[in-house]
Amino acid sequence: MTDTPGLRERKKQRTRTAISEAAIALFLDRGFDRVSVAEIAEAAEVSKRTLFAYFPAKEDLVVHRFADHETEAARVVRARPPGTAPLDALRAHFLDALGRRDPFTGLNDSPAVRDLYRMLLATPALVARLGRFRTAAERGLAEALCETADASPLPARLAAAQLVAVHWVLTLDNAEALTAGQSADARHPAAREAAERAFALLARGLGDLS
Amino acid sequence: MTDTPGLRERKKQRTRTAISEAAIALFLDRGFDRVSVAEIAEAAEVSKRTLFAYFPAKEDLVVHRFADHETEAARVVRARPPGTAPLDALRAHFLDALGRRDPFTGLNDSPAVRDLYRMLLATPALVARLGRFRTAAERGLAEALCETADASPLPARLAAAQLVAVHWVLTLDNAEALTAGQSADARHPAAREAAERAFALLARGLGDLS
DNA sequence: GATATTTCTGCACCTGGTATACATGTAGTC
DNA sequence: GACTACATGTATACCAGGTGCAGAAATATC
Repeated sequence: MTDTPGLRERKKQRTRTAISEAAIALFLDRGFDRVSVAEIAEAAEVSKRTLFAYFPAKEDLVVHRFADHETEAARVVRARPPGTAPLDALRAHFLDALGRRDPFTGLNDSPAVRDLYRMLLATPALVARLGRFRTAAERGLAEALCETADASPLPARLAAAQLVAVHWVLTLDNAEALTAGQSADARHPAAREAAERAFALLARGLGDLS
Repeated sequence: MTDTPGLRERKKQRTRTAISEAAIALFLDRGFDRVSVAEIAEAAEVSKRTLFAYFPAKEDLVVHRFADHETEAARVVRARPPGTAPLDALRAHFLDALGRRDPFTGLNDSPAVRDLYRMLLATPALVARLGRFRTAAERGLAEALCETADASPLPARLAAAQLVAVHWVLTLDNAEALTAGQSADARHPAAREAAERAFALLARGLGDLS
């Protein structure tokens, strides 16, 4: 049962995290643009060529941590209890994530996460790279809506785009509040309130805007 | 009344378009990644340094054409007739743009535009760069909603994100149909229908999804 | 322990983008 | 029209991210 991954696989995993951690430490210390990949490779005791074997681009040294979340919305929709609307499942999941201080909600004030967000938001190249995850998340969510809700392709894509966009705004809003110095606990009520209003807006539409 | 822009200014404008056109011609011929900026500079009879004085990055040689549209949604909202809801103004504007075959709707099948879109969608670096315009458009629209509709900041940002996201999906959908070979005229009815449904969804919300 | 297969490395190389220092052309002034 | 002031363009060298390649080192398999 306990299939050991094998020495080779374990070593690969260790090298990977060693590279990533060396990179992030340097980035947090001096800023993304002021650290060269050559330095990172040296710090991780690895050749530059090897670094690029693990991470296809410099930006990925940071944003690979968000890779799991790119399929999260789709998973939540697929795994929702029968009889639950996708929107309700996503709202419940987001509120729960706020409670857990899930970094993906922006509401986590541990220094490591906070500083990482600060760097991320201050570095256009990283924001651009995150945009790709956003696109992938949209596509995945649209598929999930197509399959499990009885949505036809276009409405599914539209709904997915709206949902992901809103999630992004909420996360950014929290991250900005925390990078401005607020604590996660202090921010939590406002974050909940904002999320509730956002999902209500999604459910009822923009018809009230005048 | 006819204030001549001056020789200097005219020359600048000519160099600028010469560079951009040389670039796009080469890109369309061989693909974005297979053309180096050195080649473009040579083709435009300009030094590489000068090229970068006009366009800060290679991608901008293409996407600078979309720069105007980055403020379009905000302008539409600000210029709407009194008593009109922002959503209605934006819907009317989009439908009108479809009728005009505005390239920004994706519904323009002139070879130049079609090939440009094809290249754009096939080149991740360009899509990423367009993402910045999307972000800027969101921010601008949110401001406009804040000022002219009586929306508070967060709802305005949420609504703007949703609106821009939907616009993007509709445009992509049209562009994909056209790059697949359909003519703009043939696509037009479906494009209108899609837009109507999309704006209806925005207005009434996702509450129906189950 | 021998061998096949990954993985890692060093090196040369390409390309996007910038710094510097200098040449050229344009605009206004006398 | 010559003179100055300034904006613009050029050549060159340079840096950093990223790739191709050939071979060395480590791991897995027998």
